[in-house]
Amino acid sequence: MTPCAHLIDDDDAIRDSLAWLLESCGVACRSYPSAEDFLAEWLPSCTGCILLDIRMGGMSGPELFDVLCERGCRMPVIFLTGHGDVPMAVAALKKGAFDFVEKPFNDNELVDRVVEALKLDANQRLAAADADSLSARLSSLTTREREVMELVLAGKLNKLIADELQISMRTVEVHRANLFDKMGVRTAVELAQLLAGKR
Amino acid sequence: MTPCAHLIDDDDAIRDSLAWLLESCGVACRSYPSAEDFLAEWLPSCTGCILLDIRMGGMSGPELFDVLCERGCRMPVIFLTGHGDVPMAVAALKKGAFDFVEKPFNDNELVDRVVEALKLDANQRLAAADADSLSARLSSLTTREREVMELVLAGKLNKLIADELQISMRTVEVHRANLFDKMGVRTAVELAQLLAGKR
DNA sequence: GCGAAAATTGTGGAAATCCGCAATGCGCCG
DNA sequence: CGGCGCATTGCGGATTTCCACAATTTTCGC
Repeated sequence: MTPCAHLIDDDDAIRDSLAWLLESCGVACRSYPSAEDFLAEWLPSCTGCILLDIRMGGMSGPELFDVLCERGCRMPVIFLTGHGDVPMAVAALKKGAFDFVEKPFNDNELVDRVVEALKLDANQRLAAADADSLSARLSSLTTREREVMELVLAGKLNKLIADELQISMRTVEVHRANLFDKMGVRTAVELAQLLAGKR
Repeated sequence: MTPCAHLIDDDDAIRDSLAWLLESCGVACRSYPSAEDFLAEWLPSCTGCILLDIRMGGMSGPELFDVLCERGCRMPVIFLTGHGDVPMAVAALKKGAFDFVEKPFNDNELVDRVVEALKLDANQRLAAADADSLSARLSSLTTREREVMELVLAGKLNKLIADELQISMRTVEVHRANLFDKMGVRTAVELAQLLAGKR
């Protein structure tokens, strides 16, 4: 799944002209004649953005959007519609849609939005990768190591930690060193920054 | 300026009925017949949320919204409109409007949204107060103290910091202690967490 | 039951931190 | 000029951290 715009619309002509427009601007595309077709191919690892028609035979655009959100799809979604109304647009945007565009649209503006969406997706993926590696490191920690980490992050001295966990200071030192190692960090300050906001 | 809903609409009847509805639900209100009237009274310290009509004589709702954004107003804005179109709604929400509701609206839903907006505003104010006190403490720091702080946050040992700043270790220790004191923290870890994300 | 991983503890020394006490030099403001 | 805030430094001791070397106990799955 290389990064590309996923075009979902039951009107062949629109899909084709949209694909032509985007590809002429250097944006790779994949077309799907229905929401179901897209869902069948979709994987969490899919990259890019989605251009989604509102009204389609079978599952509607908003319905597909809801399903994708539930399944953890983080691709930016640009709704395209010829018959959208205000409540629909408001609902879509509040649920996190990237944009909501009425047909007929301005070609240049749409291409710009698609490019922005692709950029956003790329950034989100980088952030997600970081988050994944972080939680991977976190889950490699032992229960004890995690407990020690909590207290370290609370700014407590090893002596106090030993006291609270009812273990010797030496043990705390060992756990501390091990968890620093696993988390890829050299000081408590780095650890605090690594987990800033998280946890 | 006690927390309240600020109603801005050039239609007296709508303002009055809206005020009646909200106050009957325990939400204090203030009414303004025009954007200009509101602007004349507005202060950055204003609390609450804004119910803003789109089409008004003089400055329009979106125009007022833009001005308020520029001036740093953080009150949630709920747009109310009888003649809104999709692009207008999309633009408003993308600029950060809290909601965009078409007239006629459902009374209960609107009240709910207003209550949510007021809650959001209260939370934002708490966060802003924290941020203010933080930046106040930060600006009470000496140049040297700030420099030392940066290096402490970089996880460096006093010895290294002394080296980089070309001063003695003892001096670093003094600055470190002073800045911890000013920032109201007891350990480097607490400092790192306090500034998590910031700076 | 056996073996690996995890948890635990000790000893001891080098290095770093934390702090009170004391003092000097500099620049600015009234 | 005198006081004040800031930066600077030294000394010395109590406390803590960091680690290498070494070892015992617990836990848990096959």
